[in-house]
Amino acid sequence: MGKDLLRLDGQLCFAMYAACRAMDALYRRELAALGLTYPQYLVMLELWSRAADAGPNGEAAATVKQLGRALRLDSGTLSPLLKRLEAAGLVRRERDRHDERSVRVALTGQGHALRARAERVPARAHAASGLDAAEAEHLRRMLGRVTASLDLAVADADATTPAGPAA
Amino acid sequence: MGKDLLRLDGQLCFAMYAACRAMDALYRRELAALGLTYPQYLVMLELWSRAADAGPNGEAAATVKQLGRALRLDSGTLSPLLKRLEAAGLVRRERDRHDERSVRVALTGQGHALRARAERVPARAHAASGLDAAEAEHLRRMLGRVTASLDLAVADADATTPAGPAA
DNA sequence: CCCAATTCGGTTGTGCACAATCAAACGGTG
DNA sequence: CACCGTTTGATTGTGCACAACCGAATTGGG
Repeated sequence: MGKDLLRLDGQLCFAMYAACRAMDALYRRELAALGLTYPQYLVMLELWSRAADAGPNGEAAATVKQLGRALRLDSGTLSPLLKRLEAAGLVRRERDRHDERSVRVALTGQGHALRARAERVPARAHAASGLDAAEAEHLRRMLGRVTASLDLAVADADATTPAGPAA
Repeated sequence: MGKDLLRLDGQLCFAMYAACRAMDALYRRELAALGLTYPQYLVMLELWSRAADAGPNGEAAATVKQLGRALRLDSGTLSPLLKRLEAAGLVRRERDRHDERSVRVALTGQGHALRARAERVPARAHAASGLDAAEAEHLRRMLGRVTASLDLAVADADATTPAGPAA
């Protein structure tokens, strides 16, 4: 009894975990030519989106805080990642003049230029997934629901036990 | 043009990535009481399954290679992880007598005992996901299909370009 | 028997990811 | 103006995850 409850292959969490690593392996291949890791690619994606929104003359800059909210990553992860992107010449980082605590991240010319080569990546990834457009969208929505639900559960637990009693 | 193609929020890969991290955050909470990280929990899950299959007298041992296949992890990840589990007193590691290259990993008494407390974790995680049983199973199957498809795509690419030309 | 290739586990180096902690800067209050 | 609490980014420490490489042991061919 309980023999099947703890079975590895039947668990949703393991299916998600394995899918994530398979996806990471694929993107590792696709992004190697661009010199980007997957989280770096996500940061560039967000900056390219902002540049498109800002129009041809816009600045396409974001604070580390804003990037963290969009990507759901904290500064401890983003700070070294952004330094590597800066070292690669893809972004500039400079303190905000009006608020010296904030660091504004902006695309360089090279960063803008890389976008053209990155355009093809989503299509190749989509093809590798083996899903049609409707299935992919369905899966995306399901994952979005699960993420929201899990975030809520963790937030509730945090509210109940601010620092770690584990009854 | 192309403005939406690279949009962060519309990408399946990002939905998966975010869902994985949300799941990890939840399990971090649930497993903290057991003194396990999520990948460590997966290893224990596999060993508990093998113990159940082996019956009351079985040895419930697996080589690092076998664990790697079940969890889709390589030895470079598993070796230090298993050392930490050994340091925690949950597993023993010893060379196979017949093949000195292999290391066999077996549960200790403490490792077996932990199972009772771990039984509750999947139910709590399932509740937090906000899905009913049918939805969870559906999602699990979809992720399995995607994983298989992605694995195939990466393997094909490996076969075509054994070591990294990026044309 | 000896050599070459293969199969193992381990080690090293890079890069996320997060918790905990810190210092700087800002904002409001007295 | 001086003080306090908050916000923000950085730093530190732990733990995955994988690629690349290493050395030992096994296996197969000559």
